[in-house]
Amino acid sequence: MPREIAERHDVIPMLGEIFREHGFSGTSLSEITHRTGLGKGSLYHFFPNGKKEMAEAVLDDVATWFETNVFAPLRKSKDPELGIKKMFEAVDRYFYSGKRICLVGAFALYNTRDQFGTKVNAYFSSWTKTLTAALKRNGLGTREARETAEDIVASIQGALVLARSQDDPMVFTRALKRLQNRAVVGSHE
Amino acid sequence: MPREIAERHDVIPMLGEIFREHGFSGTSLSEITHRTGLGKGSLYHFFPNGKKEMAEAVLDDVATWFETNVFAPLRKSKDPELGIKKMFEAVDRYFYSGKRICLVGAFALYNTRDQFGTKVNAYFSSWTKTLTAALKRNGLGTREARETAEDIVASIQGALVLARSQDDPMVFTRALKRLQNRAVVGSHE
DNA sequence: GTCTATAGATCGATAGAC
DNA sequence: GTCTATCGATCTATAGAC
Repeated sequence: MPREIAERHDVIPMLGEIFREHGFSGTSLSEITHRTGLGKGSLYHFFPNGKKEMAEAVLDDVATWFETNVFAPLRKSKDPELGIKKMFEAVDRYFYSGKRICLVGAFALYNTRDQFGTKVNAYFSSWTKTLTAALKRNGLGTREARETAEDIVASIQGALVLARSQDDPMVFTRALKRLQNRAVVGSHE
Repeated sequence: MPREIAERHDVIPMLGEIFREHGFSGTSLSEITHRTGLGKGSLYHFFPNGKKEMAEAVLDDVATWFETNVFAPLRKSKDPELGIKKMFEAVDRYFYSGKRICLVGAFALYNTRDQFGTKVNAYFSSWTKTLTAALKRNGLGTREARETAEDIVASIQGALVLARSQDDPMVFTRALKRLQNRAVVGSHE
């Protein structure tokens, strides 16, 4: 039966939000202890390698979420168009309709790309590859499917940046709608 | 006549590269002293408010570059299509064909958005507004011009993220070419 | 203007009691 | 498992000689 006290697993989402706010090097252990309510002793008990291991746990958690809610529907939906629709719905949900940034995308910039290179690379290559396959099953040619997938994944990232720069989540919502139209219309050419 | 010793103005580009590598909070003064060869005394002489003033100087420098090399051609070219072409050339040059990140975009994420909010917002709103105007002069309707401009600016940011996540600058180059085609083709509809 | 020396705070991480 | 106390390193910023 689940215990009341926090387990390692329960802390990870909160760690994710903290890293999203301050970045990796901008996040201090004191901030983490304050926000989680856990002392350093507990934190180092859960994550013996400290801050780096906490960030890796968050990235793994993100990867699992996308595998379940984004990649699996793209792969398993019999109608590829339905899979793509589910992808856009999951993306909109995950990024709180533009109010939440993509931690993996943010980690791709700066130094953090090198510190977490494998996980950062895997996240984006899984996404583009899975989406490419879905677009091909929906009738697009190899090259067009690959290009469209790259466009969509990149545009989602860029829309998050732009929305946050303007402090206007609607920028993201609008972009997502246009991308979805393009993905579906493109498949009917 | 120009002096041999570094002036404030000469340090700024190097500061920009350091911030691009480590981010704002990840950049330490000791890294700056090593890379610039200047002691803390000199640095605080040029930038009395320390690291924050250095970052602001870099953002102002970026704004000036884009005003001259991106926004002015978009505004002043008699043929709007030529202005757009010049924009894409300048963007490709500025981001070293995908090997350099956008510091303003990176600052839009995390906390730094709030610390440098005005400059971050101004950079992107200038860009989208100027590009929107050029697209309208090229025959697009108000709404379509605005949406296309937003798409292009966001996609450039996203392509930089994606390219870096894959450690493959060609992702950026390909995206830029597709965007340019879209911008020009779109104007002939 | 440029340097060294150093203040004072905070960093990540560890030790050890309970 | 969770806490407090604390280590040594590093941080930003300042002071003051030259």
